[in-house]
Amino acid sequence: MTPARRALYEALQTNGALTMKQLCQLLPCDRASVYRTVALFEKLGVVQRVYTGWKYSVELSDVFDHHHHHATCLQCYKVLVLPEDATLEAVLHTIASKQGFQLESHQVELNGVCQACRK
Amino acid sequence: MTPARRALYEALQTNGALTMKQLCQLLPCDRASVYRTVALFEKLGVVQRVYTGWKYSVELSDVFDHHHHHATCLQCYKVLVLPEDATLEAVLHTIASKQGFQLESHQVELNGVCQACRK
DNA sequence: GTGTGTGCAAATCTTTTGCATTTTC
DNA sequence: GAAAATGCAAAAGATTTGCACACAC
Repeated sequence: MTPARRALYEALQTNGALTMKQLCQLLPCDRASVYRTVALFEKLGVVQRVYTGWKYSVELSDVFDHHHHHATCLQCYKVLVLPEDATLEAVLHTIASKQGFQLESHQVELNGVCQACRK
Repeated sequence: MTPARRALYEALQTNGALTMKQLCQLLPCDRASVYRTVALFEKLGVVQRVYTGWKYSVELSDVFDHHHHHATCLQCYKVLVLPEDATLEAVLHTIASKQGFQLESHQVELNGVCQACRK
């Protein structure tokens, strides 16, 4: 554990999902270190990439944060965090096992219009 | 409709999801045209980006192909195409409407070990 | 001829790497 | 002090843009 890694972890804990650009701006360390640390954390299962809309972001993985999914508003581009849903998880497992696929992880991204923008 | 656009469409129809790199290699036209055509097609809703595993690929959207999801094997990196599942679609709509979110589209990506690699 | 599409080259942005220096244990 | 981490600068990739030329109507 080094200061740069702690800073990355805390930035994600505070802000949720962040893009590489945001991370590089937020953190006091070099771009290269950000990339290296994210790669390390990803290998260790501390963080994961999520693809909300266009580009990807990095966020803490389920071990360090609650398992969840995202809903991106196509009008205001806000990202809504969805609570875990047991039914959804069950359905995904059923779908996977029908194909003989052993499910390890999954990502679900919704796109649409949020409550505020619908008015 | 121009030859370059038709070529992109046909390449996707034949091969399913392809990365930008693959597209640039497969198609007889310039990188720039590939990017421009993909951008255009995406705006028109002809193609969509999907994030199988690591980087993104481009594939025909649901209007031009059947709606489906992917399961990526973490061992052999093969991508399995999953058939549409009415239960899953229903659950996603339920989750969205609970948040007052009007669902337009969604992506589901599964990761795990395929049948062949499990043996 | 006018408007649009394309290739080519250059510019920009993103990500990775090598190396000298600093930090951690 | 040895191993690992960092900053910096350079390299490698990916994506975008400007411009002149070709093509369709």
